[in-house]
Amino acid sequence: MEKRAIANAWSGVSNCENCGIRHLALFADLEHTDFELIHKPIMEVEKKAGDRLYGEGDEGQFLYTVRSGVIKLTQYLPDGGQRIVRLLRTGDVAGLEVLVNPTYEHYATVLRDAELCQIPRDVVERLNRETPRLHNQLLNRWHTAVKQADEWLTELSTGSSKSRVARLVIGLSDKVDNSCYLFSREDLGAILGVTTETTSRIIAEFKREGSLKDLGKNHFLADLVRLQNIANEN
Amino acid sequence: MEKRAIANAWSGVSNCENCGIRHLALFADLEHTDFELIHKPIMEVEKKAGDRLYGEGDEGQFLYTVRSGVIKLTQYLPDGGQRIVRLLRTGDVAGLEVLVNPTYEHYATVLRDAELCQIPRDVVERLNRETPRLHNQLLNRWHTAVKQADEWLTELSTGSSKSRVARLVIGLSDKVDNSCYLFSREDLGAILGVTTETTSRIIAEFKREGSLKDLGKNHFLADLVRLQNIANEN
DNA sequence: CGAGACGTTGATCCGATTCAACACCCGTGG
DNA sequence: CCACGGGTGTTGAATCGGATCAACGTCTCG
Repeated sequence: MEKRAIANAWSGVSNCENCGIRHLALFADLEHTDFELIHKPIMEVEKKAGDRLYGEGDEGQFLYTVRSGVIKLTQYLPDGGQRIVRLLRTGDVAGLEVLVNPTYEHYATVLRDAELCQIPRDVVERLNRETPRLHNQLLNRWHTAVKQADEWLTELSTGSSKSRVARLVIGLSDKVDNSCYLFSREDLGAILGVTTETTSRIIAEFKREGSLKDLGKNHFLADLVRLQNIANEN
Repeated sequence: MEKRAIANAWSGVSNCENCGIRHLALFADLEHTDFELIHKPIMEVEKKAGDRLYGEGDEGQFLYTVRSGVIKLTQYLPDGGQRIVRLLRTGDVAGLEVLVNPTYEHYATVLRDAELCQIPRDVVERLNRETPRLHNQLLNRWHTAVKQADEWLTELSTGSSKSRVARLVIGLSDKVDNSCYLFSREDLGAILGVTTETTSRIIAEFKREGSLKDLGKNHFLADLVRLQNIANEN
């Protein structure tokens, strides 16, 4: 057993049953016997910021659960503009659509260095067919995706740029220590549907008026009360 | 049998197994024995434009499949503004979230006179537990919801108002006869995140330049080629 | 017929885009 | 070691598009 675990670690093959974040993961509810249905390797992969997981239209061989880091899902417009439609963080799943369709529906790009579990589609399909304990998790994942999409529409695509930036900063803030790692102005703009200049101006303004305090390298201390006021007005 | 069907028709209780739109509906894949698991009545209900199905936060007792008509799902913002986040049409399901959460997450309002099947949550939960044939349909529904949400973000919330209105009109057009029933300018605005005046101006402009031809009562003939050009620019 | 809802249009104002310039950081190579 | 160049963030000035406020036309229904 010990040997096998070590061998797996070396080869990058995961031991899902003992996964450290299993309570957050797709396989949270599986029982011992369910894991015996997995007959293809689940790989742990590490990706650097800027790496691409897959592109829109690619054949969907894998689902990815995010162990750490941040992934952005992007779609392109006829005129070439791009829009980030969702962010995935610890516990989220990228590529759920391959259980329904043969191809991916977004570009998935690493936004902050990430560790992922790469799960062959077959494995999820088989588990989904043979054990009911995966279903609820799948429904949950879809639900959170829809919920995030709806929130982005109402909170990040409605109102003035200023309040939208404020809402985004609040959403990216750690509510315990009020700190906040932002992304590049370009990515923030692609989330909000505004230009990078506008984003830059607003964040610079937040810094000047003290709503954000620079902690270095896109790391800020956020005055959530003040930001909430800005988020609500206009 | 015949008698029972008639009795059901009178009482509004549905006979799902023989439903005319079953191929589109949630129960499309169910088999004869599955239907015996249904021990609570599924009601057919008719609603008029303006009627409300449920509100955000209401306890979710029912799911609704749309047989005909159009339902809008709305969310409200802190500042009181509202945004329509999705439209449901024949075959779509309202209230899926009650399989995951106790309460509804939107206001569901009838936009065009609708016929609906009102399905008790228990029924869907039980079927979902006891027959695998409902799972795929449920995953499919979630998938279409996410897909529509993503499209709204990229197509209806990005770019100039003019191209967004054009994209919306195209999306609402019947591709067979190029005709198109629009909603009130206010609702169109709430879909696009612009004011009713802007919407009105743009549609009036489309009429003047011939991209839309009035067929009476918010019914138009759409020049899809011209509209597609407008949708792509800017 | 009159009231109210809805659509249209005009004039003005404000906010976001655009285009441009510049500051800054960091890694590379002379 | 510093000079250089590219990427990123910031800022300014001019422009444009959509919001706003207000008025009016049209339709429907009581």
